[in-house]
Amino acid sequence: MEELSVAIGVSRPTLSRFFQDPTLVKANTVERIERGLTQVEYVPNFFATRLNRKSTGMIGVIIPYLNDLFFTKLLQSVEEAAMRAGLTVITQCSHSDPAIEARAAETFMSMNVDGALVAPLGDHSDQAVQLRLKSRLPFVLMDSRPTTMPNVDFVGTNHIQSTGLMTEYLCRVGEPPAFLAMPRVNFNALEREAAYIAQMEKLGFEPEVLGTESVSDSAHFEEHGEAILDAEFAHGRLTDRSILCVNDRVAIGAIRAAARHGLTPGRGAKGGLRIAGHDDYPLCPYLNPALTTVAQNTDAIGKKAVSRLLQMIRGEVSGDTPEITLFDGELKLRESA
Amino acid sequence: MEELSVAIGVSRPTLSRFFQDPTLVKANTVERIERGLTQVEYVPNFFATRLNRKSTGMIGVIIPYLNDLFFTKLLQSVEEAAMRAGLTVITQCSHSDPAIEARAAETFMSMNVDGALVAPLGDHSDQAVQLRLKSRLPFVLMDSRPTTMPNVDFVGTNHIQSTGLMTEYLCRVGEPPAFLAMPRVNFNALEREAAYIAQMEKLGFEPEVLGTESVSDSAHFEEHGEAILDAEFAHGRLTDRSILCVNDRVAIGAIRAAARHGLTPGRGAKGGLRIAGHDDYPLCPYLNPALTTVAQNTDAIGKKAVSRLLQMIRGEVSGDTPEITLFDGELKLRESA
DNA sequence: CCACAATATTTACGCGTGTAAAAGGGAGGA
DNA sequence: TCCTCCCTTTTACACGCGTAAATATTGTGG
Repeated sequence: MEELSVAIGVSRPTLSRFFQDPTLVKANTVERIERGLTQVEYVPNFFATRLNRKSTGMIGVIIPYLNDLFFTKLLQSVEEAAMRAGLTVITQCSHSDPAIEARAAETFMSMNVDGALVAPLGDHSDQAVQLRLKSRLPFVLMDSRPTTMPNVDFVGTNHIQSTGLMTEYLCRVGEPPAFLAMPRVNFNALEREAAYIAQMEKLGFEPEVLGTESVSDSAHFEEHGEAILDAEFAHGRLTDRSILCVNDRVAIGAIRAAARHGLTPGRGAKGGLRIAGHDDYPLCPYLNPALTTVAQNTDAIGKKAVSRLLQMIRGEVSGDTPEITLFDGELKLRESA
Repeated sequence: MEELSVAIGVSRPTLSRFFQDPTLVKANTVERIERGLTQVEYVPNFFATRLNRKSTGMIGVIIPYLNDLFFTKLLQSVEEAAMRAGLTVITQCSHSDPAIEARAAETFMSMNVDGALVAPLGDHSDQAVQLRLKSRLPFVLMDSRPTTMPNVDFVGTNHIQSTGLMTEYLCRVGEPPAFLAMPRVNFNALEREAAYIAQMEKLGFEPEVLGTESVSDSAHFEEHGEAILDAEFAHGRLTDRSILCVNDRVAIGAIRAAARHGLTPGRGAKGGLRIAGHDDYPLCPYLNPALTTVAQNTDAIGKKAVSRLLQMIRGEVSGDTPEITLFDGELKLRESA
C-alpha cells in the first residue's frame, strides 16, 4: 500500500480512506487512485485492516451438522441476510462434537467478530463456552435452546404450536397418532414430544411415544426411524395408525419401513396408516408417498437472527431483556398423512 | 499479552512462543505461565498472530451450493482432513453466483490463506479470478474441472469409468438406457453424457439423450427430472425403458414422476422400467424404490485434495506438472434398476 | 571452579493497515 | 485583497503480536 501510494502520488492514509469509503476522498483524487489501481493488482491485507478497526464487519455462525439440509437452508438464509447487511460470515460446523464447537467459539472471540449466531448441539453443548461467548459479544441462539440458558436471545420455531397443529390434524382425519421419537434427545425433540403429549391429552386421547430406546446402531435419523417401525410392523403393530415422527429424517426412515412391509401410508379412510414428519425437509415433496409435514420457517429464522444480532451490535437494545422469537410452523399436506 | 506477561513475570515474546509451542519454553516457565493463565482469561488476537507469520495455517474452501448433500459430504471430508493436519478451514459458498465466488477468492487472497480448494460453479465460474488465485497460492480444483483450465491440479471422479460402468450394467440387465440430462450444463454433466454415449456405441446401441431443453421453471434438479419424465410418461413413452439420470437429484424427481404414473421402476424381467442415478446421494437407500446409483468417493476426494494441497504448501511438488487424480465410481445396486 | 556449549529469554524491530490530530488548500464574505 | 471556515490530506502514532539477533542462563566436562 505504501508503494502504491507513492506511485499514485497520494499519502498512504488517503489510500486507506479510499478503500474504506471512496466518498471520503475528493472526486479528483478518487479518479487518480482508480487509474493507479488498474496498473497494479493490489489486495488490502485482511488481517491488517481488521487489526486496528473498531468493528471487523464479520459475524460468526456455528451449525451442528453439515449433512442436514435443514441447517444448510438456515445457513443460506443467514448468509443472504448478512451479505445484504455488508457482513462477512465465518461459518464453523461443530460436527456434533462439543470440543469442536468450543474451539469454534474460541476462534470467534480471537477474531473479534462483531457477533455470533449459534445453533447449538442439542443436548451436549459446552455451555460454559457459550456463556463466555455471550458475555463477550452480541450472541443469538438459533433453532434449539438449552433449558439451562433461559436468558439468551433466541430465534426458532414454536414447537408447541407446530406440533400441536399437526397432532390436531392427525387426530381429526384419522387415528390419534403415536409419536416416533429419538433416543439422543435434543431440546427441540423434547419440546415436540411434550407438545404432542399435551395436545393429545387436551383432545382426550392417550399419548403413545415410541423410539426412545436406541435400537441397533442408529446413529442416523433415517436408520432409527426405519429400525423402530420395522420392528413394530413385523409384529403387526401400528399398521393402521397415524405416526407423527419427531422430524422428517426419521419420517423418511419410517416411510421406508412401511414400503418394506408392503404398506402405503396415506390420506385415506379412517383407520389407515399415516406417517407425518416435522421440518419440511427439502426432499419431502419427492418422496413416495410425498411426506406430509410441518414446515419450519427457516428463512424467517435466519433473517430474524441476523437482524436481531445487528440490533445488538449497533447497541440498539436495552440489553438486559433477551428477546425470544418463535415462528409458527405451517402445515404441508401432501400424501403420506 | 503485554500486561499478562508482566503479571506472570516473563517477557512478552516468551509468552508468544509459549502460545505457538509450549515445548519451546522451559518446563519451569511453562508452569508459571499456565498458573498465570488460570487467573485471567486471555485469547490471542487472531489477526495480530497471522499478520507477521510466514504461514497463516488456514486454507480456503469454496463450494458452489450449500443445499446439496453431495457438496456438504465433500466439505465434511475436507474439514476432517484439514483438522487432522492442524489447518483452520475457511469455507465460503458461492451460492451459484460467479460474483460471490469471485469475492470469496479475493477474500482468500487478502487473508493470505496457505492454499485454496475450489469446487467451481459448473459452467460459469469467473476463470480469470481463479487463475489469479492459482498464480498466487497453492490451488486445487475439486469435483468439476473446466475444460479451459487443463493445467490445474484436480481431484474428482472418473466419469468415463463410473458412467460407463452403470451404462454397461443397465444394458446387461435390461433395455439399453436413455440418458436424462440437465439443460444448465456443467462439466461433469457433459462428461457423463459423453461417457454414456461412448459406452452405448461401444456396446452397439443407439444412445438417446433427453432433458437437454429446459421445461417450465426447472431451476432445481428434482423438479427438472420429474417434469421431463412426467411429460414422457404422459405420452406413454419410456415406460418400459432404463433411464440413466445425470445425477441422483434428477433421479429422485424421475422416481417421483414414475410413481405419479403408477409405474414402479425396479430390477425385474427385461423390458421393465428402470431408473438409475449418479453420486450416491445420502438419502438414496431410503427412497421408494431405493435408488440404484454409482457412488462418488467423496471421502477419498476430500482427503486427496487436502493432502495434495499440503504437498504444494510445503513445496514438495515440482510445480510445473499438475496432478490429476480421478477416483473410480462404485456401483450401488439397490431396487430401482 | 572455570571454560564452553547448548538452551532459554529478552531486545529491537517489523508486519500492513486504521485513526486522531495537525496541517494544508480552496471558496466565500467583508 | 485578506481572512475565516470547511473540507481534504498528511503526520504521527497505534493495533497486537512474530521473529531474528543479542543476551542471559543453565548444564557439562575437565
